[in-house]
Amino acid sequence: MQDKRGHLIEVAEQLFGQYGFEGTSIRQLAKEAGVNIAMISYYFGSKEKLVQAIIETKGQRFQNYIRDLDPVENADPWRKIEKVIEFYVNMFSNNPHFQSIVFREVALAQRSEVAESIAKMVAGNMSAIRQILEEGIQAGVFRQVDVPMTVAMMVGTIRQILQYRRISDQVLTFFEPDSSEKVTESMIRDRVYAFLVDLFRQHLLIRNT
Amino acid sequence: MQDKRGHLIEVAEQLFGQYGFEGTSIRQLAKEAGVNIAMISYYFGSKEKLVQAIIETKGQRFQNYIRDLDPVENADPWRKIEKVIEFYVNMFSNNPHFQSIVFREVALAQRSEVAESIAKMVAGNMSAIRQILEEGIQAGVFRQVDVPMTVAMMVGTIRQILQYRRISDQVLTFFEPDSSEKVTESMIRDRVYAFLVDLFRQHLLIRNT
DNA sequence: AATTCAATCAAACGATTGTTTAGTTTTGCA
DNA sequence: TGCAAAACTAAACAATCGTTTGATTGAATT
Repeated sequence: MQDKRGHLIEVAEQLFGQYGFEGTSIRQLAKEAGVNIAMISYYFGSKEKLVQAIIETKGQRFQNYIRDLDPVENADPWRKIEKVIEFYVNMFSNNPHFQSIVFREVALAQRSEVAESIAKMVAGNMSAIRQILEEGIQAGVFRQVDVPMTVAMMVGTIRQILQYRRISDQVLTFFEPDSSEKVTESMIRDRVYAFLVDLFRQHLLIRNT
Repeated sequence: MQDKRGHLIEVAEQLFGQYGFEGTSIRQLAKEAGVNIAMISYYFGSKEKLVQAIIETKGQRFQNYIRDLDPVENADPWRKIEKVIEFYVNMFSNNPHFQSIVFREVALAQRSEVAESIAKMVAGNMSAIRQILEEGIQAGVFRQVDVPMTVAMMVGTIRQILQYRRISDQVLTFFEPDSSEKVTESMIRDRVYAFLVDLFRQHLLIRNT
């Protein structure tokens, strides 16, 4: 193994996401990653700074994406919104552990440096979406909606669906009460996307019929 | 102090909500509650069974409420929906610690008995809302929406707003970028309610203009 | 007054926590 | 080849973890 530090971040992301920060021990992590327990202190300084490293390393991936929508889909706010929804659905679906860590850290607000990194990351993405929305409003294509609430609605909906669907049969059958066939992740993903696009269309678009 | 068991549940709810299950020690809890550490095992058997007791004791409050909407606001689905939104906004706002515990337990899915209790509680409330929605659909007042997604959207939005607003200045200023005055809990509560009512109106109601 | 039983306590249980130490191995460069 | 720096290890560190023990208190019952 070459990149032991990177591998530790990878394994830690998975374990912290699955069992929580306090619920994961250094020894469990070291064993899972196949390294000596002293390596965590050696590479990161402390367990706390390891979370920090996860947030900062993995978080960068999501930082620049939304900004890149701007040149691609030029001057069509609605197309951009669709892309944003698609991006967030995929992001939450593909990085459940990372998302668990992020939102748990926000909720607990114990490790202040971590919370600071997250706040910066979130604020960046939020203001990008806000910009798209306000662009559409000023272009006369979108209604004058409550922008922060709209953003929170999108993220909150996706989180709620993807978090709950992993859980017990009772809630699972709630999603698919009649059909007995297995509900796959991609089915859920498509359904959330379709729902949100429909919701945003009615919430956002000015009807000119 | 008379009801030491009840008081322990009260304090444990606050601490588990604030610091998480693994992040709260028995000694910290005992100290905060002003009882001997042996009392937790004495009353509940174990730390794990204490969470179970919290969920079951506090959870009952929310079980029967929605069912009671039925006789009160008879035969007006939209009025019921407004009431449901109001109820959920208040519930999440007034019981942040309880909600933190519930959703963290769902996300971690470590303690299976706890998850089972929660699933039962959630399933009960969900099916009540589902019934209201389907009533409205069959009465021809509501559009034929994706019911589970709609419910998840409501809950997810409220959670997202109330959870994030407790956090750092950067996200707070996102909510109120221009005004410098303090954002109060009740302001947020009113704003989420107004947003959701507006959203549901467009999402749900069939326009007969 | 004697007995019973639940409530409460300080103290100790072994296990596990995150971190450090002191020593060894490996690596890359002169 | 020699040597310093980096990588890595087993072992120990003190602290804390959840739980149990055994003794003591208090109030109610016989």
